[in-house]
Amino acid sequence: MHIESTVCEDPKDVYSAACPCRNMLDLLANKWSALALGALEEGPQRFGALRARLQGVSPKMLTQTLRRLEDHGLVHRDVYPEVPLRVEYSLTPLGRDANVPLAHLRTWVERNIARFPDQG
Amino acid sequence: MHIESTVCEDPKDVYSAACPCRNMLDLLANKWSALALGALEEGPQRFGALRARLQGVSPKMLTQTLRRLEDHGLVHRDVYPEVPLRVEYSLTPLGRDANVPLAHLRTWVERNIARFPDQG
DNA sequence: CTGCATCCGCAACGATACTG
DNA sequence: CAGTATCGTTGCGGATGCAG
Repeated sequence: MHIESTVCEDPKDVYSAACPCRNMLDLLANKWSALALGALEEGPQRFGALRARLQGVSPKMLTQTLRRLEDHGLVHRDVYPEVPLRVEYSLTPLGRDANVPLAHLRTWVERNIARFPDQG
Repeated sequence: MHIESTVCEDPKDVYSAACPCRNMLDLLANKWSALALGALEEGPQRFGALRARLQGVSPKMLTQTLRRLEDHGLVHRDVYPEVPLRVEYSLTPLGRDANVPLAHLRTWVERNIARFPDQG
């Protein structure tokens, strides 16, 4: 159900389907975005480095994720027309800020993994 | 790529494809899970109430999300064999804890929505 | 009436091969 | 090296139907 056209009454309620917040939550609250932003927290990285860090990601999904983050102002993309070609991704100030709650989530998972019934 | 069979070397690295943490991150870091857990933070809720709160969710996705959360010990499901039937969902202690970082994420989005280039 | 299982069309995902 | 093209598969999302 896409109600993008409808205007959001309260622009600060993620539970509203029409609220822009919903799109932003969707952007941040997914596996590859959360991991990509986390990886970039350690400094600017090249495409290949990110691909190695986010084990199991396909080039297509990585490109798609990075482009989406770039379009929304969370990630900056620098192209160096060298040989071989070099492309570096880095966090924008907004991306750095968004990383704070995401880092909480990542570390919470790592620290509480043992509490889940289907994991030792 | 499903490398579930492979054993995870470091059981605390979300960046490892084979790490259980990856599955947990995937479970929590998605739109409907984040919203459902947030809604349940306000107290036990019935299926219909949750459906009304998570605007735009289909009954199927809501069921699927709640079941998945229940299977992983984040949500508790109580069935009252009344007429009409009543089913109440509530958070487990683990679910309440998981909600902390998710709440950070939700509130961060609501508070920083104006900073995104494609939103006011 | 509430909750949920089934079926199906379609979009998103994922792996591989290939191009600038 | 950094992606794009292509294709098979998976999963979402809506409609329908059924049980309690």
